[in-house]
Amino acid sequence: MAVDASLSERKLIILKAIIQNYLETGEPVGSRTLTKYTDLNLSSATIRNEMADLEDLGYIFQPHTSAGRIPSDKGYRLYVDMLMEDKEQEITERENGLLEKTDKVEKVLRQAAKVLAANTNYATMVSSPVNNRNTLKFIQLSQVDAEQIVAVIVLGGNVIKNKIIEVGETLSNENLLKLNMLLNTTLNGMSIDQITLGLIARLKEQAGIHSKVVGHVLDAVAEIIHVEDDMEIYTSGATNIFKYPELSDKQSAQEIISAFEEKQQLADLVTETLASENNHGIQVYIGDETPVKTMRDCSVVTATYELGEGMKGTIGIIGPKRMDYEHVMKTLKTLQNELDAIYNKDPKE
Amino acid sequence: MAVDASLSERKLIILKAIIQNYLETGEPVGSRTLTKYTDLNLSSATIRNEMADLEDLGYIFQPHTSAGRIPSDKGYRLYVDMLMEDKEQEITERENGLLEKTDKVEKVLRQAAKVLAANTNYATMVSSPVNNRNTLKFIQLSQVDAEQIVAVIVLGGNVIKNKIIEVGETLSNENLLKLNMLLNTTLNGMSIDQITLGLIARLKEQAGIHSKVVGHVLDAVAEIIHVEDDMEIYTSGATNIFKYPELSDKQSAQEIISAFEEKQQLADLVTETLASENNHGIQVYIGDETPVKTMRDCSVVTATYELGEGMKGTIGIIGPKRMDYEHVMKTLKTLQNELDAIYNKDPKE
DNA sequence: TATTAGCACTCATTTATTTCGAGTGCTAAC
DNA sequence: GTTAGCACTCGAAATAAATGAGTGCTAATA
Repeated sequence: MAVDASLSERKLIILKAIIQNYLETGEPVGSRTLTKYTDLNLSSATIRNEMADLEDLGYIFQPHTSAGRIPSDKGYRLYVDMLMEDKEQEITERENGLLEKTDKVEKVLRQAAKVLAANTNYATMVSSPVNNRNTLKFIQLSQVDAEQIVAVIVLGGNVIKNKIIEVGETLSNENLLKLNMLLNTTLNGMSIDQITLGLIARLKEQAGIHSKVVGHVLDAVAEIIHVEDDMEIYTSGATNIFKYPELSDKQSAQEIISAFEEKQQLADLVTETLASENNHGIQVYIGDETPVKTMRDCSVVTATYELGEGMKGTIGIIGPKRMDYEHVMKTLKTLQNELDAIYNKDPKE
Repeated sequence: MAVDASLSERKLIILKAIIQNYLETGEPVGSRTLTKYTDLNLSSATIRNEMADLEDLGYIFQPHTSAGRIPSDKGYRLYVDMLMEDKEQEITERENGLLEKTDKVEKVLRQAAKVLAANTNYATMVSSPVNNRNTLKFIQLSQVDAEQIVAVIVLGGNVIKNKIIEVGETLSNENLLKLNMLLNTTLNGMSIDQITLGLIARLKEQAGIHSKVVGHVLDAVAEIIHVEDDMEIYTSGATNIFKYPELSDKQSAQEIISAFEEKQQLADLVTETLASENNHGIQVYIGDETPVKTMRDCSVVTATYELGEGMKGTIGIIGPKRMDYEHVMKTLKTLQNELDAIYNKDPKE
């Protein structure tokens, strides 16, 4: 992604100035403003010429004749990729240690979303880690009463799954014990995508289990392990979008907020993010680039965090295209590190 | 709550007409409209006189001079209490059987919220049942690895709680067994508000347990049992409020939707509802009557459902004051019955 | 006494008209 | 290559006028 050859040094400076100014004010920026805003001592007329060029190249455009210029998606892209300078530190002290360690992953994530929203003034989301090639740590069946068995499964990262299995008849204590033994000895430590239905079937055979009930229970267990629908998504600050006029007309607001309530779309976003990880785990989707159609008028910035044995989750913020990318990326990185750290991973970078 | 003596039969008819018309159109209704809308053959002038009286009595008011009349909160109240006629049936067939039984309570409730929203075009919420005087059905501690124990507790209604307890040292198998025995024999079948910290303390003594670790574990168990914060609230259709101009200016929309995202306020609402149950479990809060300040410009209608052994939850809808109370109450009743029925309770009424 | 026709008046809403100014593109001079 | 200067565009804001639904009151009517 080399910089367009037709972009002189000066054009870059001007483009950068336009974008920065626009990020600050939210108003189209005109040539006059730029003469003051930049160091290069040029008249507005000269700037105008340059701006005309930049417009031809597609980096900026006018919302209407006789208005100043606004960055296009392409302009933002260039900015994020090349022009933006990291503004280090500054928030770090305030932010470190905001998350308190607790065994309830859920709580930490909820809090993370909140912190993120409070720090950025955008809408945020945090997905619970998805047990991709997660390992099974412990499994146990217990008889609750005559007709119910509760299955408890602990995965790496201390994710706990459970389900009540209805059995027609009482399982003998002995059988239950055998089952538990069998399950733990064979499955323990395996990654859950190794535990296929086929494996279970073979297991049944090898163990010489013929009882219908037992078979049924085993099938149920296999099912529980694989149920993926427990990717939770925590959101916060969805209503922050009301702070940005370009997103807060009824139409847009409705759509975006719906997406935050239904969560399906956010889940898609997470999936996408996890699939195409790169760039230190930080991804920036500008406008049309986003995988979620509803957010065509927004920018979406996401990061991936890890907690324990290959479990990955996503944190992300959604805001107007003229968002403060530097601050957002910085904050995201900080939080990402904190999440990684809270469950003892090496911080990135 | 006897009807105001100064309200003649005719005034009631007119008031009812005003409200019904306003519910339909959302526009202030004038005297002219009413001459057509009602049976009584009166001129607009006469109606105007009556309207003036109704306004003096506080049942209606004008948003501004030279506009028609709008029902006041007091007006709505009278309407809901006395004027409204039940429009039976109609939706019932469509709605019955919308919920499919599954062991995941969570799924049913999520779905309930959705169904409700789809059927009413208002914002809806469903709270997970709160284990009030719920009983403990089963409890079990299992050693996950050297330093972790997982505690699983099944309550009546098959609510499962669990938590990982970190112990500094390994607990002997024997001890664990003893503990499980102890817990199950003593606590099983007890209602959870009987299980006080004091009880646990006495239990420790009686059992002659002196090990620090075991004590620690027991305390943790007591804590888990009592943690109440797992009242989940599922919402749907929050963005429906955009359909009602009187609620969809930025200010209001922002507030209401925030309440739906944060959920704390909804939780308060649930608590309140559960506390003051009456009226077949259906409650109508009009405007200022609502316990949640954010919804002063809305009406809130809630119902209580029961599922299993005294567990109660709340379903509710939030909409503009000019909501279709009849339809809403009917739908709520239907869903309430379905929820009751799905876990085998007798339908109300 | 209750009802009604009639009329003057009010006021939100809509539409049209004007003014204002930020910003542009272009040309000609430096 | 840069700049001063100027005519032009067009959104936004302000102002004005037109519309019309609805009212309250008074005087006539049944």
